[in-house]
Amino acid sequence: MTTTKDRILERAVAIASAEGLDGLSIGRLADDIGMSKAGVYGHFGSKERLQIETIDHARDLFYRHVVVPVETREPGLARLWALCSAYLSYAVDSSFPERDFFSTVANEFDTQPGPIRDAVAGVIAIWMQRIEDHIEDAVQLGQLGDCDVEQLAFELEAMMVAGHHVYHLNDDPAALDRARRGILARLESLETPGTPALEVA
Amino acid sequence: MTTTKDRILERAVAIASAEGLDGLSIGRLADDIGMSKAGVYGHFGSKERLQIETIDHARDLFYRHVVVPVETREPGLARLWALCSAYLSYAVDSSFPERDFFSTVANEFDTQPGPIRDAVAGVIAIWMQRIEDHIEDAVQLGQLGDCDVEQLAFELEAMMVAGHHVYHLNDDPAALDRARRGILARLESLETPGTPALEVA
DNA sequence: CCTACCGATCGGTAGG
DNA sequence: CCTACCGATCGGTAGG
Repeated sequence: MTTTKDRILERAVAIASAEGLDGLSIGRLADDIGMSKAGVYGHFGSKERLQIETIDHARDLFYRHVVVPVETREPGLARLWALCSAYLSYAVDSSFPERDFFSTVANEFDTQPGPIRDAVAGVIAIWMQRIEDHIEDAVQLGQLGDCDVEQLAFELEAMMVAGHHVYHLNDDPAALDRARRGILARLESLETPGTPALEVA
Repeated sequence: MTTTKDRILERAVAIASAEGLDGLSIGRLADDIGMSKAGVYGHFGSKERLQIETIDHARDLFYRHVVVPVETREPGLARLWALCSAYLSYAVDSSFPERDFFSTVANEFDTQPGPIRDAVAGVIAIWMQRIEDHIEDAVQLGQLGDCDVEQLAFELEAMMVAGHHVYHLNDDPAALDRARRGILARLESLETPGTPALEVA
């Protein structure tokens, strides 16, 4: 059952994905949904609560659309690569309303300390931890040679984020392929001989 | 001689670096400088012109503070590495008011097509071209093996941008070192045997 | 969940 | 370069 609050948060994620969490005004959100401002406001009690709950909702959608589907892949290198690749494909799939949410919001608030930045940083920290876990699995399974796990996770994330960013900035999907190639090359440089080749999906 | 307009643009760059070009309001800018709103407004004629001229001013400062000083280094690999390293050090040097400007503004407008995004994308395109030129110089000089120049430039830029971004998001300067190490490793993986080692400044 | 309102601020204009 | 203003919109509140 879809509650009114769910409907509000769905629109909130869509608006914030396009225009940022500051561009998300209560009045405009109310108009979009066909409610009064005070009606929307009452569900949250402050703009900041609306922003925090919008972040939580976007995180749930992100996990449902990107993180969870990849869990069907065998653990280790294949799953790590599938996750990176899924994240990049995600940027061009318009059926996911939150597809630009974290690219937009993480950058919007990275230089603005406060509860919003902390909430976004928390979501991304958990995402980075998952990438590190996948890397560690791959090392344990003998698919990747010994490596600095945090360093590798940083480099993979850098190419994922830059893929999305440059794709938007120049309206050029080639940026996503560059990111994919960069990630693949980096993983292959660490691959143990005999590991099955990664599929370029 | 410093004109009034220069003083306005200096403050505009500082404000936009911290809060984005949308957070840059004419009223607040006027207050900061001790002028009337209409006085500031008259220098530009529209908010959009103010934004565009602020971008141009930030670009001029960026070149003066990062790009030009590196030109004293010998061309090729050393200069390329010096440029990447200078860009990363720049993020923590508070004497440069524009140090966060392009990290902030490029991300703010990447999903918002229009003249502002185009202006920012133009500055970054020229920056990327310069990196590609340095890579080509290094190849010509026999310091780097044959490589896909655009791909390598993308990967270097990805780590530079992610270095700034993660540094801000987590208040953690280690991100800048990660970026530096990632870039250095990538360059060394392509280095021709016999090329003098790069200094980790 | 609504109407009706508050003070503050926005970009922009008139007139000097 | 100023004062004084415009209509629109902001987050938030009162009262129902």
